[in-house]
Amino acid sequence: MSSLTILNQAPHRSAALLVHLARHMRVRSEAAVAPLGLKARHLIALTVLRDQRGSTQAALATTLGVDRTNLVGLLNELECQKLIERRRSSEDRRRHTVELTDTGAELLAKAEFALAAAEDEVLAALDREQREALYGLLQLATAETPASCVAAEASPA
Amino acid sequence: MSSLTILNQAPHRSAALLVHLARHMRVRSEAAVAPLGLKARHLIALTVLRDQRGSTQAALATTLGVDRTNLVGLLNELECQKLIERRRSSEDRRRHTVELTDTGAELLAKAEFALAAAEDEVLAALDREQREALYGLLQLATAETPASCVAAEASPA
DNA sequence: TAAATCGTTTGTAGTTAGCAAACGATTACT
DNA sequence: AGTAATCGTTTGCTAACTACAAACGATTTA
Repeated sequence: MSSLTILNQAPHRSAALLVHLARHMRVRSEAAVAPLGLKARHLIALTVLRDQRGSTQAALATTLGVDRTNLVGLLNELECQKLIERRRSSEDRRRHTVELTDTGAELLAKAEFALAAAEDEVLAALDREQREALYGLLQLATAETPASCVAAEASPA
Repeated sequence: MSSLTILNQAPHRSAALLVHLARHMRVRSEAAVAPLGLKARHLIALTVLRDQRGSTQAALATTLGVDRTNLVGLLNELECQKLIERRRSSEDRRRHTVELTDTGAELLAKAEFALAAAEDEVLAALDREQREALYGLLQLATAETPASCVAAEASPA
């Protein structure tokens, strides 16, 4: 255990690289999906909703990391385009359950096809295998809070 | 080759996940490095500069994806803290060559240690190997434009 | 009945970033 | 030589995003 010398070596930290790369990706992505009437946050919300169907708005807010008051507007925009549906929860009628509609799923698929150019540009240095590996890691990392956990958080025993 | 059916399957697109994860990372990171007087953009700039020593400001601007007029203020803030140095290029005295100072390198190292908590939180679902793999992929992807290329872009033959 | 929760509305404030125009210094073109 | 272009810089404007707080009706819980 080199308890002292290890302090002189900088660890491998992904934070800056991740944010840096994501910035480029966000710019390119927004240009790619703009014709579909979507911005990055819509894309993220739809993507999260595809994995976490039936989340409550409070749960969605914590997952997305946005204020619940700001989430309202975001969901309104998506609901106007029939991409999502709000239903009252049968268990607790105060809550809204958010569901991805078929149109929403279709548009999300379209959007993902449209992202090809953006990803080719930003991930140019990665080959197909590496991109798949990156996708897997991202999928894993972002799935750290599955729907059940978030729902459990929102409604603690 | 299922040329038709493939159109019905959404490809694996990392864009949304990447931006989503980076959003969380940015929030946690800023909280972590705030005591050092740094924000995410400073962190990114310093990180890029560590790899691309001696870039001109124009090259840095394109690498960072920010306007050159806005880069001036960012570099001013870093220079005030003696983290970087601007020198006139000997080849073209219009240009400023940006260098990471020793203090800058030290502070960057400190900052990266401070990011431990942030990464532990955001990348909780990844083990050590996976985090290292992610770091490698990010390093590879962000290095798509090495200093020479950027410099070449800035001063085409 | 009283208190707490969920989604919602409204308003405020701060940060961020892009963009355009102009300038001095310097270099490149012809 | 003279003209045009480039680099960094300053200034000012603008739009977008987000956090945050306060309050409300509907509903659930104590």
